[in-house]
Amino acid sequence: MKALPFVRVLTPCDRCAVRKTSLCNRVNVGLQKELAKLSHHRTYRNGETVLAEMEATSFVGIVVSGVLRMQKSLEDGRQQLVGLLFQSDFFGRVFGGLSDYAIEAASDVTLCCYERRAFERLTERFPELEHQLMLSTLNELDAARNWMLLLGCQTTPERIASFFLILCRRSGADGWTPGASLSIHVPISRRDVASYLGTTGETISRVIHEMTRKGIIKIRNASDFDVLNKRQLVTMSGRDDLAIRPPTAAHSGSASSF
Amino acid sequence: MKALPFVRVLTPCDRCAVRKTSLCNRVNVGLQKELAKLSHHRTYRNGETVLAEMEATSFVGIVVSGVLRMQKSLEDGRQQLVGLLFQSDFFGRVFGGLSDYAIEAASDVTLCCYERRAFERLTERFPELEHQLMLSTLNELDAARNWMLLLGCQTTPERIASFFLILCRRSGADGWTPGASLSIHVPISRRDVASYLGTTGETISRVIHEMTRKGIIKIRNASDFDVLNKRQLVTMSGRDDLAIRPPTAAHSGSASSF
DNA sequence: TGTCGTCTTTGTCCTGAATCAAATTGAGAT
DNA sequence: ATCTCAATTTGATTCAGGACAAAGACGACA
Repeated sequence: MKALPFVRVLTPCDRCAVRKTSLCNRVNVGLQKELAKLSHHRTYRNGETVLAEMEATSFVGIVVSGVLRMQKSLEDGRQQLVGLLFQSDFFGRVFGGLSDYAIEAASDVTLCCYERRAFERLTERFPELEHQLMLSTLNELDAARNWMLLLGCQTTPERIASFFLILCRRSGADGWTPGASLSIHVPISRRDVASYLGTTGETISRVIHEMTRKGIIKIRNASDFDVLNKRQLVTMSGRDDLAIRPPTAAHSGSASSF
Repeated sequence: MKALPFVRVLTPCDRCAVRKTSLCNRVNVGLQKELAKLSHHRTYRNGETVLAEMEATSFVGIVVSGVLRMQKSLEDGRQQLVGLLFQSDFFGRVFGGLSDYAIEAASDVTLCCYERRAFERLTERFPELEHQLMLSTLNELDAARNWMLLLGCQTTPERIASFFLILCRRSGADGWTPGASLSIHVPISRRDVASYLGTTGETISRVIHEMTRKGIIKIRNASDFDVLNKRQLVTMSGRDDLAIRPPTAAHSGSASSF
């Protein structure tokens, strides 16, 4: 990896909204250009399916704007949301054909896509690319196991409090400010939250109003809240680990704490 | 990657019980020798901790014999088993210091270990090694999400039936033999099964005996069963996807369907 | 500004599965 | 063989939270 002469490479990517934070900014310039050549944008409306469950993955990519949900379903229609993908997160199942879950637009979205096979060939030429993928996959795995803990042994109020804490963290509420109030936005529907937390919309509604009664939060509208008392929220969640920032920013991967 | 002259490289690894099926057999001979130089064995007794939750990962490796459990816990002591590792499975968190979960011996185990940093340096020199890791990490991620579905929206009897089906699959019960009976062995304690399935020992006991009453299984002893009626077991699990072998063996990675 | 359709909230009921407690079985040690 | 301790089973009770139903709020669109 020798030093490159200073030349400004102007591709559409330079104007990309997620350039700064996404995978493609963490690799060398040569690879960036290759990626740029391969990329194309796609847009989906809220609710549309990007890749169906058990469908062969024809492309992978990065979320430019909006939110994607990954979800699995049972024959009888029950559904579980197994992950959310935000701006600059990588999506799609590389190396191995069919994705185990559906990817759907949880809002209107714009995606920066790469044809899957071409992308995989690129990882062969550039181990660096595979390494970045590896890092974010490991983070996703940690997140998934964290969610198993939540689904497997927390009560519904605890799950909801945990979810709110994660939202706080995402809102860039750095540090620990016990007294301060913080407004957070829930970027997905009540139904999706319910499916994510393994509960029902009705129960969420009840718990949220109970939290209001206790002065932990204030409801602005169906998807915006003020957190009035973080300490209580942490107590309610039963999880000290969610009170603080991710251990070290050492995991240089993507967000995926979700 | 040029052809190598035919020389028989005899290292201790050649006698290794898991040689045929583990990661180290899926890489080229040069790398195999490097790995062999780095490896050392460790043994743990049932119940001992291999790596504690939030402890810096000093080594990674492969399970030679026995079963490891990965588990997370809440401050108040509740625990969730987030994965099991069997013979020839890779364990340990590479790239990023602390592991999010504890790794404990669920039986007496023998592990083939590599000092973590040295192993990571090897992945830099041999992208092939990182690729193999990537494949098994992706499989683990799929498995984790599959488990989220189980924990998030299946009933307890469904979970137990699903668990039994997975055990059937592991027992090498290939193909779909509706009538045949198959004996399976549960390699972990009732308590671990309960923690894995997000339920309690008592409930498991009740459900298992109910299954016996219905003629779905026969209890040999606390950890051995005969499956008498797979079709009913599948019906009970509510999951057709567990009835068949993993989609294609295309995921050339490790088992990890667990 | 009114109407429609969807999303959310509230009320009531009821069941699945956790909890607590006691009896039983089993495996290892002496 | 028998004792001991732990693991499992069985029983009784309780309640968290799911299901169903109906009312209310909100946003889209004309």
